[in-house]
Parts: sequence; structure tokens; C-alpha cells
Amino acid sequence: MILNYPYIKPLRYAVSSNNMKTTSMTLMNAYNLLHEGSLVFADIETHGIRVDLEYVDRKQQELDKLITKETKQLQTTKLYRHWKHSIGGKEPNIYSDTQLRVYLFRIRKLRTENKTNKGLESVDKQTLLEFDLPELNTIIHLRELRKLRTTYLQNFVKEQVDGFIKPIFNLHLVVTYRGSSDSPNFQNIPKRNEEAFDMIRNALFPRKGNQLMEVDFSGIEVSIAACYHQDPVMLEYLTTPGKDMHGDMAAQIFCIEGFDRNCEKHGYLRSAAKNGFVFPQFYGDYYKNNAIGLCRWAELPLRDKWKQTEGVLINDNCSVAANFKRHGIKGFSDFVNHMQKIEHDFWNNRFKVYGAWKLQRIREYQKTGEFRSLTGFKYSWEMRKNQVVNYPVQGSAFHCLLWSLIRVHKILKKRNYQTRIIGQIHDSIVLDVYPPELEAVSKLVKKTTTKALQQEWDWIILPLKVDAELGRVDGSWASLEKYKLP
DNA sequence: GGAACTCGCCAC
DNA sequence: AAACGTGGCGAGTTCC
Repeated sequence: MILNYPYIKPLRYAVSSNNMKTTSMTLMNAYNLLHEGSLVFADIETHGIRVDLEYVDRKQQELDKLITKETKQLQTTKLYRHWKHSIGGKEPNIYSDTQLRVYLFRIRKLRTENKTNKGLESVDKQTLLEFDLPELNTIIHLRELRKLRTTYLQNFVKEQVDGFIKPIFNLHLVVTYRGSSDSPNFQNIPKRNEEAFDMIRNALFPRKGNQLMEVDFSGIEVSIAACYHQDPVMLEYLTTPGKDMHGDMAAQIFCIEGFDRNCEKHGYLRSAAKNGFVFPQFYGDYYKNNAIGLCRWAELPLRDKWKQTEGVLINDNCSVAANFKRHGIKGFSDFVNHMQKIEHDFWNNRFKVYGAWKLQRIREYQKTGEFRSLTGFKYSWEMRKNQVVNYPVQGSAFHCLLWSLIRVHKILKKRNYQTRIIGQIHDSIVLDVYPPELEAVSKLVKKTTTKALQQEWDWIILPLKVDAELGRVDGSWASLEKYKLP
């Protein structure tokens, strides 16, 4: 079917004026972005990523062997035999949450506060770990192995055509106006777990003779949020070399004088503050959850009197509990109060403009029932408060990536380059690079993401930064290493 | 025998 | 007063 699309303006969405006034983007700009994005994604979907089928086959067999071995070993345990007995001698399905739930909570009468969305006792990884039973740890590992086997390896084989998988990239499915991917999903290939990372990414390759390159915007959601709220303290953090928001929060949360992010233990505290307080707060979490999560991370019990020796070490001879005690935090409820004060300080003193912006956005939405994003999109349906604050940021951050991707793709095509964009992961672009073009492509991507984008959209009030990684020639997606863009 | 639902888990 | 944002997908289960 041939559709009659409206006239599409060339890639120009906003016009800067010389008095620094930001030009607001319209629904038409938003439409054009998605329209051009769809056309470019259609091109990209024809490229795909090479998959080493022999390797996948070998890994599947290895996994099968390992799964069989661990399953057999599990079947000899007391827990398994008891479980089997409890259901009348039938073999339990160790992958069935329903069966496991009945066994753990009805037969064994274990207890947990962790609940599923429907209010049932949870049997997820974290809950099982808390019971500290070796058999359950085996079940966790078997679940992980099976996930790799089915969601990734098996699906790659199913989806591949002539040795290439060709993921689909959608622009019409996500409520925030982000993109998504399927068949297979290019956006959830394992990264953090080393075993999974190696097994899955070593199956994926560029075209013969080429190398993979990945370029991602660093911290783009934080930067885009700053374009909305324009909090001067946040802008200072983001634009001043050496200023370190997560480090400052770590020092405040863990009561550290002389915080040094380069010291190894302080580095851990910093990432705990980042992932256990700052980012959850940005998404709308609150102090009590933060306190629970941070205690879990620091290996502190959720009990009111901590022992001096409890918790991870913050230096060679001082535990986190001992350090807290010196500052009057003697146990969990003191720590919750401490986190409550920090949360209050975070939104009312440190980032007070950001905090006020959030309230203002929510008020405006409650009055009008809708709002616009800086990229021109309209959000006009029922949303919770957190969503009102998060959606436009998530959407606009992705639109920065999308605009850059469209432009890079068009220029690659116009110059008849052999380098191809093969995918996108929300804030990153993955390219299959023809080595003679490496230098030129690097410059193009860098210039587009850090210069052209900002020239195009004058609401971007701070420089956006990108990091890149490059694979070896004929190297897999696991071979990527830090790469400095020229 | 398939649709719809739930859960867990991978990514950002 | 309430309290973590967005997806895709496989498997198990339940319902028709």
C-alpha cells in the first residue's frame, strides 16, 4: 500500500535566533523526526549483524551439557527429593515459579516479605538468595543458563537468515516516544554479567573484514533533564571538570570526610550512591527504599543496633557500621532518618531548582492534562507523577540519539561509504565499520553527536559527551575496547 | 490447542 | 500521602 505522506522538511527542526531565545519545537517537528527515523530504520534493518552459527551450536551443546550436569546434581539433594515427595513422587519442574512457590512457602513454610505484583510470595533471584540454601543457588544458576540458551542463542538461530540476524527497530510502541527492538531484541544483549557477556557477544560479528564500533552518549538522561529544569547547581556539576555529583552524594550518605573517588573503596561507595540513591531518586524513588537497598549493598542488617564490625569496609580498618556510629547512626532506623534528611536536602537545597521544576511540571499537568517535550511531542493521557517528570526526559534523550543516527546514516549513504549503522540501543549507535573509513566515520559521528545536534536544537544548553568503543577487525561484539574518537 | 496472563530477567 | 522510569521475550499456567 502506498501512503501519501505530508511534505517532510529536510533535517532542520528548530531555528536558533541570535538573542538566545529557545525556539520551541512543534508537533510537526516531532512527526518529521519519527517519519525520517522510520525510513532510516527500514534501511538499517536490512543490514543486520553477523552471527557465528557454528559457535552458537557449540555453545548450545556446552550449555545443554552443563544444564544436564547441574540438574542431575540438584536431583540428588535432600531439598529436591523432599520437593518431589511433596508432590506425590512426580518430577518437579525446577523452572516453574508456581511449583517452587508452593514448595518453599506451603511445604517448607519459609517466609518472605518480597511479593510479586499480584501479591504472591516472590521466587525471584533476590528472594531465593536470601534463603541462603545451596540448592536454590543452583536453581538460580540453572535459570540463568536457560535464559542464555533460549532467549539469546536459540533465538539467534531461529531469527537468522544466511548467517545474519536482522533486528527490527520500532518507533511506535513506547509510551515515552523512545524506540524498541524485537526479532530478536537488539537492546537487551547481556552486558553486566561477565559469563553471559562472553557467551552471547562472542556469537555476534561485523561483516567479514570489518570492525564493530559503538558510540554512546554519556549520562544523556541527566543532561537532558538539566535542559528542562536548568538547575544551576546541576549545570555546574555537569559542566565543571572535577566536580562529581555521585562522589559528593557518597560522602554525604556514608559520612566520609576527605572523599577520594580514585581510592578503590571510595569508588565503591560512589557507585553505591549513584545506583542506590541518585538514579533511583531521579526515577522517583524515596528514601526508605534507598535505605533498604543501600543496607543490602553494604551488608548491613535491617535491624536497629548494628555491631561495630558489621558491613563492608570503608577503609582498611573501619567498617561502614563503625563509621556510621561515630556520626550517631546506630542502626537501621537511624539510617532511614539519615536518608530522609539527605533526600530533603537533595531536592530542597542542593538541587532546589530541579525540585521546584518537578512540582511545577506536575501542577501544570494536573491543570491541563497534557504537556509537551522539548522535541515537540505531546503527552496527553493519564500519568502518575513520576511519569510526568520522567517521560519527557526519557523521550527527548532518545530523540537526541535518533536525530544523530538519521544524520549519520544519510551522510554515510550520500558518501557511498561501506560502513553501516546496524543498530541502536536507546543512547548508543552500533556501526559495522569498513576499516579504511574508520577515521572519517569517527569524525562524522563525533561531529554529529557533539556539534551538529546542538546547533540544530538550541534547547540543548550544555555540551553532550559521547564515549566510543571499537572492536578488532573481524572481532566479535565481545572484543570492543575503549576508543578515543578523533 | 491457542490466547491471555503472570513472572522473572535481560537491556537502557 | 505515596513512593523506581521504559521495553521484549521465554516459560509456565490458566482459561476458553
